[in-house]
Amino acid sequence: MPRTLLLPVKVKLLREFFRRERRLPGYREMLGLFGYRSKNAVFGLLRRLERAGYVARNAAGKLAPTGKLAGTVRLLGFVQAGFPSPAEEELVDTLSLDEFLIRRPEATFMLTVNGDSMIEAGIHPGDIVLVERGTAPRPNDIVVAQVDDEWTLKYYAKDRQGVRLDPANAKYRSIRPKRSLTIGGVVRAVIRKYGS
Amino acid sequence: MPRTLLLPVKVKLLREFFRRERRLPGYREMLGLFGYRSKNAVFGLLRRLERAGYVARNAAGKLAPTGKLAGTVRLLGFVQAGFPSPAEEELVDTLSLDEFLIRRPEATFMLTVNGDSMIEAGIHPGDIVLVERGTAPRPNDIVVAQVDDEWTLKYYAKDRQGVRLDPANAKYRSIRPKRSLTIGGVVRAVIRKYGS
DNA sequence: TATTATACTGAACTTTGGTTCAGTTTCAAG
DNA sequence: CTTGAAACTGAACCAAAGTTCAGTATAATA
Repeated sequence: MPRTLLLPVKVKLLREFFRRERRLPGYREMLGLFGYRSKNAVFGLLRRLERAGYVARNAAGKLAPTGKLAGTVRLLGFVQAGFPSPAEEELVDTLSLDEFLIRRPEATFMLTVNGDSMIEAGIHPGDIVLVERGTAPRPNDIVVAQVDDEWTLKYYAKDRQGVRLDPANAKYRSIRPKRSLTIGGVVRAVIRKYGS
Repeated sequence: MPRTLLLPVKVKLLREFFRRERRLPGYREMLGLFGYRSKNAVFGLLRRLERAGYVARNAAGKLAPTGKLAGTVRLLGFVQAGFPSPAEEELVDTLSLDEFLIRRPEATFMLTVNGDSMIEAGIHPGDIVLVERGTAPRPNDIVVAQVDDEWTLKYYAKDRQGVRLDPANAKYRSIRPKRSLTIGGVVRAVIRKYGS
């Protein structure tokens, strides 16, 4: 085996490239990126990356990065295990937050929360909720609902009398729709961003 | 101007393709995707997409999608404005959660929270925190810290006596490091995922 | 009505992608 | 030391990407 960069190092380089450019480098670019002088070396590397699950072919045989390569965040278990050292960082797989949090991209929206009606559920004003439209809410789901011309976040509940919307804040009361009830969507995730 | 698909419709098709394949379609694929018969039609479309900011060229002239195209979530203001109708959905720009939440991808990790020491700050057990390593914490930042061989989440504070770690839970007390203090990283975002 | 800008078709051409083949270097195992 | 597997170089080749040019169809504007 000729002295060469280890595969994890190459994966790291590819990850950085993909993050910068939002695409895989071409053959010519990989020659420079990995210090190869032959296109067949790139060809062989791609075969190894495919076996390792970093790139995959579609039905037509076209190569594309997988979530394992195109992801942004490193996965880690619980903190107790300690933080990974810089040396082993390249060995940790990555995950895309988009793919982790969103099932139906065409139906998912971001909203900024501006009330405190769900604060006891850990949803604060200024938080961002990912809302999925066109899905029937199930009991205990948090929904975006229009009541009396105002949109709010509430727990969705059902009992003998019908649909009930419950806040997660002792200051507010449960609501029962009189005439109409508009469900904007179901909250699939909450995001709070610190700083900037 | 010949009757043709509107640009937003084409953007939508491209978005769906990029989400599926994690790459832009090639010229041949775009011919089928948009119903063109000439490669030069694709060439012209790419010029228009570039002017509209959906794709961009790097220094070497290579085309790649921008965040506006490669994003996953639709942006929306406050709920009060109402939800967008299906017709106008294509006009709304998208955002990538990865790019929105992560500044330094190479130094950012995901951790699952398994204590309640920050529950009054809206960080519950089972939540996920995005931790950025290698950044000096500033007062009021939430940090992942190792105290007495145990890792926990705490507010980072400084006073006359030195560094202090404050919980956001009346059940626990502030901590002052005796010998050593290890800061694993600064919490940049909190994520809570519902269902599955 | 003529004019002009835009979006296309179709063809030609150069560059790069993608693959195959023959041979070379390096290391580890027998 | 020999053998063999793995990673490479270098060359050849076809398909696809990417660009350019000449010309056509459509719709808004003067």
